[in-house]
Amino acid sequence: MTKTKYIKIYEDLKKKIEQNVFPYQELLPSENTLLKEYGCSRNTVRRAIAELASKGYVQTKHGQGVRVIYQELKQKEYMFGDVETFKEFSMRHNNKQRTEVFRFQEWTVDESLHKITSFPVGTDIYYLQRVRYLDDKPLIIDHNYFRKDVVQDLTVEITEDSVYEYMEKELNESIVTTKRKMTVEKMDDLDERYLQLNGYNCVAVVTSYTYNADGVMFEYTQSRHKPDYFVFYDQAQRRK
Amino acid sequence: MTKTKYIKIYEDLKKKIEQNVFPYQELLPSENTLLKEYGCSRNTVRRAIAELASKGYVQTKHGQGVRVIYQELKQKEYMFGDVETFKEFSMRHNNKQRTEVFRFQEWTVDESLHKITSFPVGTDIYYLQRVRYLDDKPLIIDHNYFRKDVVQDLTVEITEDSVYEYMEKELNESIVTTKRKMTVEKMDDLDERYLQLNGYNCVAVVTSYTYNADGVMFEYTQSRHKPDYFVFYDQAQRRK
DNA sequence: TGGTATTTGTCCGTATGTATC
DNA sequence: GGATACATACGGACAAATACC
Repeated sequence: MTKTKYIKIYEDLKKKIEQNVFPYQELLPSENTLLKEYGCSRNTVRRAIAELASKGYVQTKHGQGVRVIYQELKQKEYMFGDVETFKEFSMRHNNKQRTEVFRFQEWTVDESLHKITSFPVGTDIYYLQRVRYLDDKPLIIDHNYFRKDVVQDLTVEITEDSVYEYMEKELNESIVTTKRKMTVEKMDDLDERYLQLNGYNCVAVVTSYTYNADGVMFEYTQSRHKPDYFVFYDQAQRRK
Repeated sequence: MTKTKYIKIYEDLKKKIEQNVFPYQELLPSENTLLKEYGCSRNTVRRAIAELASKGYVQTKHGQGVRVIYQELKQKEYMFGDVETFKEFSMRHNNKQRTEVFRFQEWTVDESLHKITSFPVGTDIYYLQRVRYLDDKPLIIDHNYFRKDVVQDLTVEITEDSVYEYMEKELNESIVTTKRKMTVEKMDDLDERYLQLNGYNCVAVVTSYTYNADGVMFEYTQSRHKPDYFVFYDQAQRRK
């Protein structure tokens, strides 16, 4: 479990940017300087820098240098950006977290369910409805659909804790890629009953399709967020 | 303006995946096979594959291969993912597009405006309010703040067309990085008046901070979207 | 079960091109 | 024009995970 060189360099540079060793809008030391400092090849430095750029920390300019564009955010709380479990998220922020499972069923995918989840017709699945509380506030209603052949022997106890943790630690399954879609929908009865919507008549909906290491889509989930606590961050480069 | 080798390979593989030459859940030919086919080095093939992976087309697995996880989406319309102008977006989808500018002002940033935009106090800016129509439906209300020293000599005519096009073609300025934040907010008077909200009492809000090639943040924008037409796509890898 | 081949991951060094200063 | 800096591309070496026999 030793970290790779370019990840260590990436993390070191990231830390120095966050600590203002390399201030906002200044240039980083040149690649040639850095490779001497870190005692590595040019490629390795460049990989670290590419990682920083993809996360919105720096911006490179041909012939000029690498400019820091990181600015401290005022509001880092409730940031759902990475592929991260609800449990990991709440622990990272020292929040108290609780999950209430109020539906746990086993289904077989039919034509209409196939249209929604894109699981093949005939697939055996678990269907869950869960409410996620952060510091005793109900924030999210999850509608989870898991393939039974991948996420085996699920129990209510597991789903009250963390399904991903169970998959990774017990089943030795790995979660790799998630494709997400964000939309806004009118609230339904469940949203109204469980989330405290304070006057909002809609919710933020994150629909996700998740793949394991074998390329099997094992999860379809619709997460319905309390709108006044939902934030999603993103960072993009303009293609030329 | 010749394309680089790895981009050409990326686009070729992408096309073949979309056309089912390499079907869903199958493995791509190995890197060694591909580098012979394309007559290039291993690094170049790997860069193309990394590009595909970052866009959610494939997923690599150590020792096994590169698996296709691309699936045709049902609904590609109204997909706001890349850094793209409203004009580019509508042209790419053959939609009729129109922008109505109903406020055009020149301001100097004070303390309270600094808190919102994070422009330095004293910066001279343009402030615009615009409604964006797609096929005669009002979809978005934009509140744009542009630095006057970067986006020079803005006119109403330009803002009715495309500010980015003006910057790139006339000012020879380049747009590079955008940091975005998505939230849901209660509608305000403008939203209610201009967007047809059909019963929704809130809008999807995209707040963006945009940088030019010199690393100067020249734009702060709040785009307030009609909720039933708003979709945002995203793709993420779980970090180990 | 075990050994070998295959495949991807990391890292290095070098050469050349191109944009900026 | 020359120096500096990033961008692309090549080729090679070794490690690690997987597949196969």
